[in-house]
Formats: sequence, C-alpha cells, structure tokens
Amino acid sequence: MKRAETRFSTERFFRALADRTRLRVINLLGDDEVCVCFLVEILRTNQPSISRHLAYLRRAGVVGARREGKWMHYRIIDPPDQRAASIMSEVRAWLAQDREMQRDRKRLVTVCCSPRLPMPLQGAPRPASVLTA
Amino acid sequence: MKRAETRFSTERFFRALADRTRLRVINLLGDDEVCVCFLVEILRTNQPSISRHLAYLRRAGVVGARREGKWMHYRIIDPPDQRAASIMSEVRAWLAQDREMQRDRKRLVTVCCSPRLPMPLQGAPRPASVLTA
DNA sequence: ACGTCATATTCCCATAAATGAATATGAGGC
DNA sequence: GCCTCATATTCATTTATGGGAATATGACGT
Repeated sequence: MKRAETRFSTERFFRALADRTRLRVINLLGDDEVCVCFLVEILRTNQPSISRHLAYLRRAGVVGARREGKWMHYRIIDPPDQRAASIMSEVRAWLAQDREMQRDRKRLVTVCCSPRLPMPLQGAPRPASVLTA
Repeated sequence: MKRAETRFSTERFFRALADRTRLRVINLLGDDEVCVCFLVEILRTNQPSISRHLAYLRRAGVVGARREGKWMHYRIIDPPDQRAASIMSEVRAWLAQDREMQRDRKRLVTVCCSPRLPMPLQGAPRPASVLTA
C-alpha cells in the first residue's frame, strides 16, 4: 500500500501542468481510464518516464489509479480543492483545441482499434471510450 | 526596446503559476497597477528577485508594465489565449481565499496609507485601489 | 556632463527537476 | 517455488530554476 500523499499544494498542482508530456497524458486520459501501456505507445517514450509523470500527477491530486491484474488504469479525478477542479476543466477544454493533442487522441483510437495491436500491447485492456466509439 | 516575447506557451504559462512568490505578486497586483517598490516592500525580499519574477510573468503573458518616470507599474493583463484568461480568473479568485494572500493585501493597504512611508518608498506612486479605498 | 534613484540584468552558486539505464515490485501462470 | 509481463522505483547524470551580490540601464534633476 502507498503512503497518503502529502497535502494538496497549489504550487505542486501548477507544476504538474507545467510539462508538455504531462499535459499530453491528461489529454489522453480524457474521460475514461487508460492503461499505462497505451500511454507509453502513443507518447513514444520509455515506460519509466511515463510512470514517473503519472506518479507526479498522482501526487498533484489530478489523476487516480486502479490496478487490474498486471495492468494499471489511470483516470483523471477531481482535485480535492474546488478551485483546482474548475481549473482542470478549463485546462482539459484547452487541450482539446491543441493540434498535437488532437493527433494524440486520434492515434490512441487508431492504435486501439487496430486488429493487430503492436506487439507489447497484445491483450492489454482497451480504454472504454474506444470500445464504445 | 525589448524584443517581442516568444510566442505564448502553455507550459510557460503554468510554470509562471508554479511559484509562490509569483502567485503572491499576482495577488498583490489585483485589479490595479502597482509600483514595483511596493511589491518589494510587502514581499520582504530583495529588489532583483522581484524584478526577475516580474520578468517571468511578463514572458508568460500574464502581466504588463508601464513606465512612469523612474517607476514601473505592473498590472495583470489578459493572456493572449482566451482559455488562459479564464484560468487566470479562476486563479485570482482562488488566491483571494488564501490566508497569506489576504495578509499580503492587508499589508499593502496599511503600508500605502501610512502617513510616513518606509524610507525607500517616500514619493512612490500609490496603487489606485488604495487611494480610492 | 554627473549624480541619484528605481528598476533590470548578469554572474555564480545551490537546489530542484527531468532523463536514460538499470533494477525492483507485484500479479498471474506453471 | 520460478518465470514472465506490466509497472514502479532507484541511481547517476544532466539540465533547468531560484537566490544573493554585484553591476548595468534608464529617467530625472542639476
């Protein structure tokens, strides 16, 4: 079991948003849970890097995680602070307008729907939104 | 004349908000122009430090400056991006609830209204809100 | 021109954060 | 138990960031 995260901090919250990779992660999570392995695939970076960014976002109070067997599913959660939650909504709407972010989302759908997933993703649980799309 | 600042950047914007001193500056600026010398006084730090933070905020597109003789007045401006502007409104409302921020504002009023200003502030132009308060 | 005052910038140092490589953990199957 | 796979953490190194001291700039007065 993990330690209770240190109290919510305004600075940590903004810092979490001050990195393009983390913003891309937030964008990809969208309104569903997404498995880490897909984030690794779409962001084309190595697994430890994503894992650390996710940990950062978790400490900042903006994402939550759920384990399912070997897979970890991450999702956006409302930060404990009401104002922070409003800001998160704005941020997500903002990201939705960004070119690279739109490309990322497209790629996520493409990759997930592909009949033959890239090797490392065989059998990984697809994000819900893709399945229902 | 200064160079045109590099294009607005989401990350730079959030990084600007990821520092307590800068948040305190934003809070102190409130809805008026405030002279740098008052920020130095209230935040009890050295002048170069404030100046750098202000430069940071300027590059991030959240504050603007106006020179009046030897004095520089800073004010909050709407970032070029509409979404960023909404976020700034949220942030400012958020800061207004913070204890330390409220103390800072109080001190600003106290200092400005004091009949005998601290030495280095003699003759400095007071922020408008204090005068009309 | 010079001096002074308010502010900006530079330089250097210390700390913090991001990265890649390697290793550790945790879950499931045999 | 061991092996494998998905994810997390550690380590070492680089790279940004903030702070203090000193210096530069810009505006005004003389």
